[in-house]
Amino acid sequence: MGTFHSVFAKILRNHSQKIGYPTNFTIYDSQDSKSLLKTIIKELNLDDKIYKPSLVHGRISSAKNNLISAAEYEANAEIVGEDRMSAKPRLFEIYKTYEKRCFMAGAMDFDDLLFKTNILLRDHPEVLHYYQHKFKYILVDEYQDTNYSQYLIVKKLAAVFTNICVVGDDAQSIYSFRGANIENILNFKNDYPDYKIFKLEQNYRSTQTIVNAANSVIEKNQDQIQKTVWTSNDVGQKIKVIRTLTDNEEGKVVTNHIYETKQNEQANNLDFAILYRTNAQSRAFEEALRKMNLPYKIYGGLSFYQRKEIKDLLGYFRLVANPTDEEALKRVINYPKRGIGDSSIERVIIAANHYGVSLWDIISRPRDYPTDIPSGAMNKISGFVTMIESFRVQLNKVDAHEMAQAIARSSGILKELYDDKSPEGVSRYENIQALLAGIKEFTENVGEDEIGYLHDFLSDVALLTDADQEKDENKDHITLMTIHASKGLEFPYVYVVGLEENLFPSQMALHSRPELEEERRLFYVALTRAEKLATLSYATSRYRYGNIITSEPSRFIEEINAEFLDIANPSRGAGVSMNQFNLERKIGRTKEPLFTTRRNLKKIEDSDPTNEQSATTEINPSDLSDLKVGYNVKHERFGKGKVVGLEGTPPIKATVFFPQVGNKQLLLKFAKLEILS
DNA sequence: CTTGCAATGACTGAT
DNA sequence: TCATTGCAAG
Repeated sequence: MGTFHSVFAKILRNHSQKIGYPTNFTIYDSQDSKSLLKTIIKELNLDDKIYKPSLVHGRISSAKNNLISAAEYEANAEIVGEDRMSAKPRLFEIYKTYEKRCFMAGAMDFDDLLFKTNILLRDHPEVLHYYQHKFKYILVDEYQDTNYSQYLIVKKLAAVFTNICVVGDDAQSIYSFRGANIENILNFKNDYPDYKIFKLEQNYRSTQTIVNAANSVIEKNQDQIQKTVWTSNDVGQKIKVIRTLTDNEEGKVVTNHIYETKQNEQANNLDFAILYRTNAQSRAFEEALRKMNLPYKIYGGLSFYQRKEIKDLLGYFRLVANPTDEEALKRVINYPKRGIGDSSIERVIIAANHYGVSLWDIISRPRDYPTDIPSGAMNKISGFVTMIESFRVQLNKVDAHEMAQAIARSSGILKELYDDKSPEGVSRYENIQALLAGIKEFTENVGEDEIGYLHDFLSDVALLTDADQEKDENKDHITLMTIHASKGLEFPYVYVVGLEENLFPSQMALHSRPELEEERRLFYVALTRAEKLATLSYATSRYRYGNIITSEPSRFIEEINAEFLDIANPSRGAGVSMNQFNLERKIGRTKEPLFTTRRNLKKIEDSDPTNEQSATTEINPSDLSDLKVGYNVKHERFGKGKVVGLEGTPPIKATVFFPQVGNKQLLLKFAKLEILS
């Protein structure tokens, strides 16, 4: 039992040589992947403003999730055409180089764990045969969140016995951004014609109010499989809606509300969850909870294993276990500082590319691979190599904890952090100690007469999350997490916070119906986490990038059938009779009818305090109001371009194609476009 | 090669 | 706001 990634990482380790990888292959996390892509983009002399590493990564990731190799990517006219249209014609080169470099480094990224599993099962029938008979029965949970790559693995493994059961709910599909494909549920019928379907329409978790409210929201989606979810539970309380002026106030009000509910209902902290759209929202709630002395735990966010100091030490571990690991080498070769700077590392990379070997080969065998690295730097480098090699001698002799301590000490990391007496430095030092303690525990927990080696510990540390290393599980705390992380969980009292346009739904999702519908499903997931009481909150202004921005309530609040809502409003009092279009008025937010404000595109930020009211209306009406699709325009930064799309009447936003940079969405209010013809 | 300061840009989401 | 990058000086 495990996630796809962890199960197949283990299987890949058993057979890695068959596909040309070392047993000790490294798993690159997203940070590693992006960092490598950044280096490659620089090497190819491409502009990382156009070839943004995260964008490139997303593109490669979705290719892999659809089992498109770099060679197939290059040969695929449609894909290459798309890249050319978006002014990124050399993406396939980046993909090819990236694939090669990962292979040279003995590293797989997250997507490779599935991609290479498919290759292993495709090219090695004996391996496939073995696992087909090892796993006679297969159960896949949250099937709506599987992607094509995962789908194919399951299909292959189940091909002999066809003992397969999948559980999924299309209304809870919230991972399409990582390639999840709802089609997999539909394909199931074709792949296994003898299938039996069991509809689970009774909800045993939530009150009638919550179930019906959630239904009233999800029915706004066009893409859905029709079903009637119902419950025989109590009607329960109405869903509370809280409005506050600022994000900090939101934290306080929600915390107070939790405090009171705890008193009134004799509830535990564990009965409460605060759910938000983005990790960055946790801060206001942390502060408020700490002031009220309410224990809480934040899941996700910068997890333990993603912190810099932890990644640094793990970088040493990785390098010792697998010296060809390029990202690990780059991370630690000059940390702590030992006088090996960027230019020296660059020379190493150039030499490695020139000889077609790993970075480690260059620095560990300078005689075989002469370089132009100055002798001073080379001396420092060989000192580093000697240190790593001395660790490697020990690798299979002593256990993980002994090894880890030796590395932490001799590398200088421990001293470096110990000397830093700032609060952050102290906390980093403690984190390192916590990691070492965790490794100690690991070595003590392997079976008798066995030794837990460092590479055993390392083998799937990249796949660990906070939830895995849960130690104080029995402690009574309030739970803070993103909605994504909350899927599958349940709490008596749930607070869904930050229900504001541009935040939830995210501004990234406003441009297309499928994306907006995924946000709506996310909201559906959030609501249905609640057993007894769901509370929604939003703030009319919040800090973003250090500026205060104004925000308006999320459309999702209105989409709940008004009979299920209890809108806390000091001025008007809660009313049942008002229909949902009156919500804005009920809340007392605006004098204007809803639909006209909705049509005005939201300003992304409005930092000019003198100008708050007029900002939405003062669209330069004179020259740009008659802008039409097809016009040639000029932008001060992007140069000449052609208008390919417009939104609003009069136009507020334009999509403009610039030959240099591709399509850009511009707010006319800011863009200062000049009409050429 | 490192350091310090100014400028810049990022906040979806997670294996 | 916070972390990273670019640039000039030491």
